[in-house]
Formats: sequence, C-alpha cells, structure tokens
Amino acid sequence: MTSTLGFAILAVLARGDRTGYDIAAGMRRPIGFFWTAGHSQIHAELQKLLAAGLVGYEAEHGPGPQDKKVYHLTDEGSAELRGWVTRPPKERPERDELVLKTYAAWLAEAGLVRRMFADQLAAHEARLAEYEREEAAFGGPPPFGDPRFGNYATLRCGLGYERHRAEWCRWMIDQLGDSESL
Amino acid sequence: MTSTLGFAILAVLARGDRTGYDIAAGMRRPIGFFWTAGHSQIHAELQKLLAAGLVGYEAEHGPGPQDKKVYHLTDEGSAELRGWVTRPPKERPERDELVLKTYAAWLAEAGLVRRMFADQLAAHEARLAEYEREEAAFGGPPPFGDPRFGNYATLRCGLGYERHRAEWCRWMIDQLGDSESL
DNA sequence: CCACACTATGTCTGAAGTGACATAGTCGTT
DNA sequence: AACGACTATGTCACTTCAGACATAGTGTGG
Repeated sequence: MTSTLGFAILAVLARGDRTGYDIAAGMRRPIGFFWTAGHSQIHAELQKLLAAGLVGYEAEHGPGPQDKKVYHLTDEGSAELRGWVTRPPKERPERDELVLKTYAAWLAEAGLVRRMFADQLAAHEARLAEYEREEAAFGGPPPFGDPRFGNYATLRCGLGYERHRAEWCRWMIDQLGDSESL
Repeated sequence: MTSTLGFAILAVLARGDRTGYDIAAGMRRPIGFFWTAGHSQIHAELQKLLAAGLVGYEAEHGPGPQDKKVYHLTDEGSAELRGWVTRPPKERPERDELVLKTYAAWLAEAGLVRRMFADQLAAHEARLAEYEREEAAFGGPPPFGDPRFGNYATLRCGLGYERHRAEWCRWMIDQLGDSESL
C-alpha cells in the first residue's frame, strides 16, 4: 500500500540514485511543479519504502551525525513503479482558495477584488514566461522512452495550466473593469 | 485563525441559512468543484466557528437523536468573511497524480499510457459538456454584486480548466499516437 | 580565523482530511 | 407492514502534511 508520495520518490529514483536531501531539493518548486514534499516527509517515506523492499541504499561517509545514504531502486521497486504508472489515477478533490474567494467575491468591493486578480495575473504571466523559456530549451518533444519526455510533457501541462489561469484572471478583471474605484 | 474550510462554510452560509448536512451536500461534487469536505469535518469546523462567534444556530426538532441545527452567519462572521475575500490566497502546492504518472511514463508501455489518457480525456469531455449546459442556463454573466456572479465565475474557471486539461490529454495521445499496440 | 551557507539526517507536534461507525426519525414504495 | 432512501448529527481512528527543533561536517568569503 505505497502512498502517492512513495511513488513520487520511486519516480525520481528511476532517473538516478539520490540521497533523501537531493530528492527533497528536486521536489522544491518550480522544478517539481506537480508534487512537493518537505524533507521530513521524504525521510519518513524512504524508511517505509526500505521496509517494503522497494529501495535500498549505500551508506557513504558524509556530513552530519549520520552517514549519508545514497538510495536506489530495487527490482521490486522498479516493477511496482512500472505497474503504478498506467493505473488510472484516483480523483483528488479540487481545493482552490482563489476560486473559493471568487465564489464569495460578490460580498466584497469590486476594486479590491480587481486588485487581487491583477496580482494573480502578474504571477501567472511570470511563471508562463519562465516555462516558455524552459520549453524553448527543448527543441521540440523528446521521444517517448527518453526520461526527458516526462519533463517535457509535464512542462506542457504546466504551460497549458498557466495560460488557462491567466486567461481566467483577465476575464475576471474585464468583468470588474471600468469600476471607478481602485 | 479560521481555516480555509471555515471560510468555505461561511461563504456558503452567506447565501442563506443551512444545516450542517445541507452544507456537506452542497460541497459534494460536481456542484462544489472548488472545495470539498466530508460531513464529519464540517460538523467539527462548525463547532469551532460557533466557539469563535462567527456563526450561530436555531435548533429545530428534526430526525435523529439530536435536534436539527440551522446555522446562520453572525455580524462578526460576515465581517471576517468580507475581510478574507480580498486577502491574497496562499499558494497551495500542486499535487497532481496524473502529471506525476506522466513524469514516469517513459518507463511504461506506450499503448497502456495512451489508454489511460484516452480515459481521462473522455472524463474531461463529459464534464465539459455538463459545464457547457450549465453555462447556457445562465444567459451571460450576472452582474457583480449578485450572488449568482460567484456561481458563474467559478463555472467559467471550471470550463477553462476542463478545456486545458482535455487539450493536454489530446496532445499526449498525439505524442503516443501511431504506436502499433493498444 | 570566524561566520555563514550548504549538505545531510532525523524527531516531534499539531492541523487537515478520509472513511468507518453509531443513532434515529420521516417518507415513499412494494 | 416491511424495506430502503434520505435527512441529520456526531465520534473515532488513521493517514497526510507542514513547520519547528536538533545535530554536525564541509566549503567559501571576508
């Protein structure tokens, strides 16, 4: 009964051996914009994966009170991951604070709501520009089977998401527009 | 220190008095596609809101061992909600299982991945059709200040999201396309 | 030579969220 | 008259997650 976080870790390890620290660093945004976790969670999860025999590690001398542990996938871990990839994802409930605020926006002053959406729009446009730069660095999609295909495909998703979100913000600002106050 | 769930409840109550049961029912998808919660969580949260003086209730005789409690916003609750609406939302980390699977998709058979995306696409198209029917029922956006503005604006967001998602699924299927297997 | 940032592992507390269990009245159907 | 669906409130156990605390070596810059 590996959790989704467990599979996220396995997915990272499938691309190369890493320490818990490296996994956590790789999951910090904006690099890993589809799953995040603090290092405390990752260390705990690694111990579960270890107990389940899905990962192993080589201890090396490193900084800190404990040895540095370089984790790798076992054959069982690799098989588990491969099986998981094509199983239909379970629906996660949407929990979006901005949309919730929008639901209640009719209670507030139009000018303040407009300002909030303008800030959101700016943030989305900044991220969009960043993703577009990243996309340009790929010269088109890598072939399926290349690990970089995964990076490119998730980037495409992020790109589409930011565009949708920015467009919605613009629509909201339009709706609120021409309200005298700001 | 009201939680976001607390504000979700206040936002629902701002539109009319309701029992805990009604709030939970209203938050079941697909009606409330921006925040969901089980009834157990809602009853617990209502007690916190009550202790904080943000809501009150009238007990009526109803089914079950306890009285039925019809909750309403207090003036403090209304003020709290109004203040919260235009405060910038805190960034929630994205946690998207399908995107995570995509990141690891290079490990799996193209045919199986394609099948998974075809299923996802079908689900998005079904929801899109449903939202489009709902949108048609509005004859254009209600004016800001009308509670129905909130419903329409969130619907627009959902519409944009489903379109973006469906497009991305189509792109993925295209990438995997012409692979012999299925 | 000292301070600071970075690498690196881990524990603990508490909040948030999920699903099962418990209880019981009303209303419509068979 | 019995059965099931719906209304209605609540508890409990469990998992997930976030953030603080604890410890300590290495490398860089002033």
